[in-house]
Amino acid sequence: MTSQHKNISMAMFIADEIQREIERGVYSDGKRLPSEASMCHRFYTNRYTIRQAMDRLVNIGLVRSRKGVGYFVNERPLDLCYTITPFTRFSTMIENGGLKPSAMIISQEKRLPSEKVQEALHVTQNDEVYRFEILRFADDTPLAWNETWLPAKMFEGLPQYMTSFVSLYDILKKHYHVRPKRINSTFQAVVPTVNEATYLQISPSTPLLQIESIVKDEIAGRMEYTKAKYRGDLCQVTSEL
Amino acid sequence: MTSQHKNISMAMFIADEIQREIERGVYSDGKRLPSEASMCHRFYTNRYTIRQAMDRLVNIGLVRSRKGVGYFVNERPLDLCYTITPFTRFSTMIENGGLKPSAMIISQEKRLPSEKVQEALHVTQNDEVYRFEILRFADDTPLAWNETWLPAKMFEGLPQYMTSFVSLYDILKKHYHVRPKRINSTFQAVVPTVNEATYLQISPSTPLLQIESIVKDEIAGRMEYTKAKYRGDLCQVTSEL
DNA sequence: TAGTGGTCTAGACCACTAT
DNA sequence: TAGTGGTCTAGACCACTAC
Repeated sequence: MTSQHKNISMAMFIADEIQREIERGVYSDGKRLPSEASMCHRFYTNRYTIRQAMDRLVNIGLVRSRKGVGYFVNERPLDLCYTITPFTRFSTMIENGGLKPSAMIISQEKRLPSEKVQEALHVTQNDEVYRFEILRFADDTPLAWNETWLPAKMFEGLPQYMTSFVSLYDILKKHYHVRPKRINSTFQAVVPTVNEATYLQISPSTPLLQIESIVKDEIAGRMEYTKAKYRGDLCQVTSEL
Repeated sequence: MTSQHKNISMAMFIADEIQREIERGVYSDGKRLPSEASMCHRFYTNRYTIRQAMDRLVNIGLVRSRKGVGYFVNERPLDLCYTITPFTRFSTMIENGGLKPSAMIISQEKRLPSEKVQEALHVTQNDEVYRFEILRFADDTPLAWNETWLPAKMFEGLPQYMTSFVSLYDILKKHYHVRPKRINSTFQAVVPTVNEATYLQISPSTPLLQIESIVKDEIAGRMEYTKAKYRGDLCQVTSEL
């Protein structure tokens, strides 16, 4: 190993080397990289150093690892573009990309609202709200982690309809006759918690695009406060101004 | 150590534990955390595991390390909220937060446009464009990395005005009498390149909020295609719909 | 069953910082 | 000089996958 006289670690030198080889096409999309053991031999070093290098490639999203199998050049399973408007919703975004949307309820509860939720929904600290945690998929790829709050008074008995579903808004329209309209969205780049990373099946350094929205019904008023974290490597969101 | 029967590693459990303690204020902003050695004792484990945990906290930007000294809780120098509209621009966003905006030109060139730039600016492959790389600051904290393209024909001689500036749009208005209007923005969560991380003074896994915008002038037509990467830990952007 | 990556142990030497 | 984080070594056991 001639890791040349610069002020970088051998691990970072190896990471750069592998990255250049991937970019030169030595390993093509979806193909397996050499095992850690063989890279140890190739670079005359040990597993720790090799793993430091591979960790970097995994973190920047160039490579993914499969336990018991190996490292693979990352193919992007999806590349979704979503134009956000007052009336678009998650399921239509997925369908527009030619994929099948689905969702899974992770948790549901009726509780008193936090200060932030009070402000967003225009409710008092004594008005109960439903809180759902929902994992959303596109063609069976976990795409977003969604936390959503709705006033309990407005949607009495909602949990009984939430057993399995594709679109939350379809349920709300059907049983409560509301017409949901998004009034604003706030964007932020964040990293997942360990819990979210597990559900989304990503490394804990994959960036997420967090979108907080407030949704109202023309008659019933503010009806939903929702916070969704989308996999940043799989989608982008456009807002027309 | 009771790292409870979940399917997460001890390192990630420790990272969460330290993170919760920081959020509870056990270690306040800028204060030194316990040394790796003392954390080894506390969690009945060894340096490797502690370092895996601390690596995560450094990567998500919660903590920074100083060689030979220790780990410190990262002070968040800023917390900016920005409402994006057709006429807001970077400098006003900063000023609204009560801070002083500034900017530094990293590079400038006149070149032929890539396919993406052609499409965004409605120019052909033979129409030259100016490309600027700009580093933007709020109160001397590097906040965003900005790449921007403008049609050379529309802004002949622009580089001579770009020696030092606060607002690009002030220059364009003053010398070219345009009225810039943003027509859309695309949001994405990304990680910085090593180069960008260096300029922004962040770890290479800090998430960035990338905002691509197309800007037009009512008379002159499409006048700017701009891609800005904002430090995700320092700001959030709201779009009214 | 053999090979893979995920996690962990128990050391080592170094460069850097504070005193 | 003593303590810190940065890097590296050389092992170990495990869960998982492919054959």
